[in-house]
Amino acid sequence: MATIDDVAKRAGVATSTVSYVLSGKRRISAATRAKVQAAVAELGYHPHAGARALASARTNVLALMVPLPLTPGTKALRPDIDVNVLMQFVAGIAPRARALGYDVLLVTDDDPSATERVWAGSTADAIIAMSVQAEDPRIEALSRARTPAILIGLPDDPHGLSCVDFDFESAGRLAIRHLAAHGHRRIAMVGPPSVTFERRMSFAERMVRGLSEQSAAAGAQFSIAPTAARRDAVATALAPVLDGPDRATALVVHHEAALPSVLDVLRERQLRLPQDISVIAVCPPSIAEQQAAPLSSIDVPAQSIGATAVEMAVAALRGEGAPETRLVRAELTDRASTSAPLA
Amino acid sequence: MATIDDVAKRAGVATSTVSYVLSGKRRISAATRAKVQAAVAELGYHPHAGARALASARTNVLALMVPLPLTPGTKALRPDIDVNVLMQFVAGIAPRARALGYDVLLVTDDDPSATERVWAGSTADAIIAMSVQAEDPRIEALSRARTPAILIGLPDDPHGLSCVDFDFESAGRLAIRHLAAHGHRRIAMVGPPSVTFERRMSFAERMVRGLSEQSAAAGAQFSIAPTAARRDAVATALAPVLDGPDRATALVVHHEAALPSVLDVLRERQLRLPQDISVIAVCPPSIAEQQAAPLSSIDVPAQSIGATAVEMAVAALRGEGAPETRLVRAELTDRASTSAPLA
DNA sequence: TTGAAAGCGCTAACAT
DNA sequence: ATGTTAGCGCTTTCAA
Repeated sequence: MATIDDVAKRAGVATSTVSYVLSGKRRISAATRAKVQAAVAELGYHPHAGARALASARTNVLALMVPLPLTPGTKALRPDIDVNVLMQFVAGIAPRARALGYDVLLVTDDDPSATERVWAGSTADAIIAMSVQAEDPRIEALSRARTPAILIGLPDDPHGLSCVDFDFESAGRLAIRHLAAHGHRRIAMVGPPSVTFERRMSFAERMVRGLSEQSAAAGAQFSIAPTAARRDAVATALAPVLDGPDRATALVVHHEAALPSVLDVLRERQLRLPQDISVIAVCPPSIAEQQAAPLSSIDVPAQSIGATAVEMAVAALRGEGAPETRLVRAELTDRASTSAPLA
Repeated sequence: MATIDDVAKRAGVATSTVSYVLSGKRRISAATRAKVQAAVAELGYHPHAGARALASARTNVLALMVPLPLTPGTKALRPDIDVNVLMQFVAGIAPRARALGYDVLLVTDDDPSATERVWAGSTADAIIAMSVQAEDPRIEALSRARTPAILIGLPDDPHGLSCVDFDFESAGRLAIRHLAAHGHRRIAMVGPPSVTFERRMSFAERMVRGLSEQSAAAGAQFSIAPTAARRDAVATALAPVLDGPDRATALVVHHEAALPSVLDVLRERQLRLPQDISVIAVCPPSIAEQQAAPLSSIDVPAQSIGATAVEMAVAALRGEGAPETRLVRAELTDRASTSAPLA
């Protein structure tokens, strides 16, 4: 492989000149720059990432800590994690990182020590952590890091770290306000399985808080149906909510993987949307679009949140901006799966 | 940060001794090893990844090239790519890589030049490319690379590179054999949208080949219904297949994102599974399990294929094994969504 | 506007 | 069984 010295020799300039042409950190005459660029092109030169990292103390890598739902060969199962949703964030993160000159390192160890491995080994310039829990053991480790860290999620105590996330609490309030305005007084959330709450996943808690507080304010009865995604589990979880005279007249579904099953169960029960029951989905737009019926939804702009996380990380690396928490406000798109209740 | 020299000083040994203790490339007495390990622990030492890469010419990083379906700010839309399926592979790749001592670099540029950036810059030791097309511009670039490359998929010409994938062709044959044995003579595939075929995605072509050749052999009539995942698109695509006296009596669905819509359309048409119509899904098991109905399926073992890709990459790095193509044989799990046709 | 040279932290000969 | 040391390829002072 060609080295920077090869380029320098070929262009007839000093090594440092090549470096400066490449980094733009020095004014270089047009003539010299042209010679260097020609040599670079002719040799197909690409700087050695490791050498650059060693000399400059910068890797141009962003570490992305993403727990996976099932990690083969490990005891750590995380059925509380939805890959499909995670990927929506990644789809926002990776391209933005690239655009800003960073590569993305995927770290799937669900383990505070992985954090240390990454920053202490100068493996990445900054860390973005996903699937944050209200009390997340990784946060303390990240707050120690020499490296900026951004959390996607909102823990009880961010330990001074920056956070970005969707404002699930306001989303919950918004959903209830919308339904209450239509006259609904018995509302249920179809939510992730109880393990998600046991893990104290940040998004789930905030959603419930928004829903229940606003329900109280609106004088509406509110209940939660946590469930796995499988069709039979959903049917079972929905039974208490949909049976009896006090059955819910509206559902807020905050469980993207369960959406197909929910719609199927409703259909089987001959409940038409929105005449017989109102439904609001809370999920990334691309997931809402894949459903069997058009759904009124509160879009979780996962991609743009991911991109924002990258921007915050890069800003921190530039020494710009203090630690902050950014919550993206919720908006509701009415797609006719909500209306006034029958009774 | 502590350096290897700090550790050496603290342990009272030479720098190289520390290096050898860490790498295990030399016999070290138990006493010395203990001293070094103590010093490492006390200082919280982690080797500098860049320095190590520079000195050893190895990064311990695997690059994963994954085109994303929509890359914000780019013209390159790839609606032919299903993130959910991609992630199943990643879920197999990342943990296996970690177990073998590698980190995973996510490269989402859908661009042959990204390939060069990665290997020419000594950014990764090996490259795994996903979403391979029959004629993929990345392959030629990869075959030039100084770095081993593994393709997940099977192009027309692998240019000497190793490939791993599910044997979609045998999956197609298996599906038809199963259905034909039940007496079906009119079978349709519900497949990815036509853009997927225009892209000549490797998996789609092989699937169709298996299905159509075996249909011919079995004397069955075979048709293809390519469709987007959205409910209305699926309904439209299924119409010609399900209407009329010559309608298909069995469907092979090879389009994971469309599965919910397909099941919904069938239900709306009052077609019961399996009495009125047989259905076989071809998808990763975790996706089959999320559907509204239990489906007979041919499981695409995406995770294990991902893990295999990693193992092949690492083997290549060790100089073991020649380039090869590994196709994982298909098996069918009968979950009672198939039976004999009515007529 | 450009050059020369001293490291960055590690590995792997080459010694002993 | 351990120590010494010359690079690996780059960035960045310090000089000119």
